[in-house]
Parts: sequence; structure tokens; C-alpha cells
Amino acid sequence: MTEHAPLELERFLPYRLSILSNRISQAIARDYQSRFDLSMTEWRVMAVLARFDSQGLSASDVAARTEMDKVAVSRALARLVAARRVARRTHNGDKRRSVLRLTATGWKVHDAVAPLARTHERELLAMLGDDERDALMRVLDKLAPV
Amino acid sequence: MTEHAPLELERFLPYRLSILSNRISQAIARDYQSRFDLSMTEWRVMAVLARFDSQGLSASDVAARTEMDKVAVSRALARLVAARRVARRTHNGDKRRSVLRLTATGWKVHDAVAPLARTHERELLAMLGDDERDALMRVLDKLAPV
DNA sequence: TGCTTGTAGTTTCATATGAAACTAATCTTA
DNA sequence: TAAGATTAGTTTCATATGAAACTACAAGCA
Repeated sequence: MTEHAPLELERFLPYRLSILSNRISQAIARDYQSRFDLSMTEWRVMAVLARFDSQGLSASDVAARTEMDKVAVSRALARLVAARRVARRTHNGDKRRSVLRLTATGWKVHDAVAPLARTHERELLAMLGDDERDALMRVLDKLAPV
Repeated sequence: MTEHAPLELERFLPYRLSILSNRISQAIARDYQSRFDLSMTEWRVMAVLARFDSQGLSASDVAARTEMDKVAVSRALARLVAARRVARRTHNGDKRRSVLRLTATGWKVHDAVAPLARTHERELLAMLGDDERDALMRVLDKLAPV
């Protein structure tokens, strides 16, 4: 008789991680989308621009910081600029580079979304014990260091 | 002075989980793709068909077991059937339902891919300590119960 | 029976995504 | 300093995805 040793998908780590991550991301994305007409990628761009505001980031700085590819960043920025949430200027002395800042409107959105994001995270972490939370953070540090 | 409290994306749990999951899935997907012309969704369908082989699953059984939506399953099956990796018959007594089985070819692919999948998982887990591994599994059980 | 409602699966359509080609500007070096 | 190589960013093209419409069949019920 032949032995096929099928995989138990529901215990397979990569599968479970992808289920978990998709559930969380989609729940959050739906929320941002419906409340602010803001996609996950747009929010990530805004979060980075907010955090490094003083530095006048370029699109490729944003791509590096968000781990998104430059096409995704370019498209997110196109929408954010059209919505006047981000101002795009040209770099002094390097006309290829853009210099990106949140506008006042952009900051308003940011200041509404950021607490919402924190709440989502808190709700997740509340389901875990302290020890599990710590272990999870260590796991993330080891498997996907920043 | 205004306080904007920007989010530190690189410490934000949903973001980190999505980075980790995408990295792992993409690495594995690239591997299956290049070696077997098999997408991640196709592999998941095959894994479920292998596991519940005796039960003559239908497409919606597969959708339920894989947590994929029925459109994705339908398309994966179309490709798998075209490649003669899966045989599709019609259910006796309910002509809407399909009855799906791996073909001999399908089993060959399965038997090559399954150990590969296990290896990927082992390599991941090898980066963690026993305690971290246990905690990770508990976290997954709590946050994304099967 | 025949009508309504429900279910399995596929197709359509609109959007998302990424690789590669492209444009424009800058840098390198002979 | 002019040609070739690099870099920033956009566009194109091919594929992936999901919601909703659609087709075919089945079940419930008058």
C-alpha cells in the first residue's frame, strides 16, 4: 500500500500565518476604507510621512520604510495627492526626487486614523496573555527583523 | 504645539504580521511555481483533496476547508483539471455538485510538494526556541482558531 | 405538478498587483 | 564634457482577486 502523507493544512504554519494576517488586515482595511476612503497602502504611506515628517521623504524613502514596492507607492501617492492629503514638491537640486509632506487635511486624517489603528492592535493583544505577547514579539523579531 | 502621535509602523502588530506572512508565502510560492508550475491556491486545493481523498469532496467543501472563496477555488480547479492533476466527476444524484479526486499525476505532484512544504516549515521553526514555538502556536490558536 | 426559494459552480466586471519598459534627470569616467 | 551607466518615478501589460450577476439544478410547498 502506498503512503501519501498528506499535509494538515490547518496546522501548517505558513498557512495559518497567512489566514491570520489576512483576517486582521482585511478587517482593518475595511474599516479605514469605509470611514476615510483610505486603502491600507495609502495609510501606510501616510503613517510613514507623519512619522518622518521633518525629513521631507521622497517616494523611494517611503517605499523603503513601508516595504512596499515603488509601483505601489507611486499609485498610493497619486491618490493621496489627488485627495490633497499629501503635498508633492520637487527636490531642490535633484529634479527626479519628490519631497512629500502631509497637508493639513492629511494630518487631520492621520490624527483620526492613528488612534483607530492603535485600538485595533490593543484588541488583538488583549486576547493574549503577557507571556504570549512577549513571545510573539520575539518571534516577529527573529523571523521578520525590521 | 500640536501632538500628532504618529504610529511606529515597524512595531505595529498587524503590519509586522503582514510583512512576515507575505515574505514566507512569497518565498514558498515562488518555489512551487518554478518547480511545478503550481500556485499557492492550487497547492492548497491539492493538499485538501489529498487529505480528504476518501470523501469525494466538492468544490464548496474545498472552499470551506481552505478558507478560500468559491471563485478562487473554481479557478484553481479549472487549472488543475486542465493539467490533469485533478479529476472532476458529477455527483450521483446531485448534478450541481462536483466530485473531486487527485489523479495519479496529481498524487505524484502532491508527493513531491508535501515534503517540500514540510521542509519550509521546519526551516522556519528551527529559527525559534521551543518555548517560542509553543507560544506561537498558542497565539495562532487564540487569534485564528481553525 | 408547477412555482418559489435556495445552492453549486462559473463568468463577468471592476480593481489590485508586480514585472518590465519607459522617461527624465543625475552621476561617472574616459 | 559627451557617452554610457544609474537612479527616481510613472506607465504599460499581463495576471490575480473578489463582488455580483448568471446558469443549472434541487428542494420546499401550494
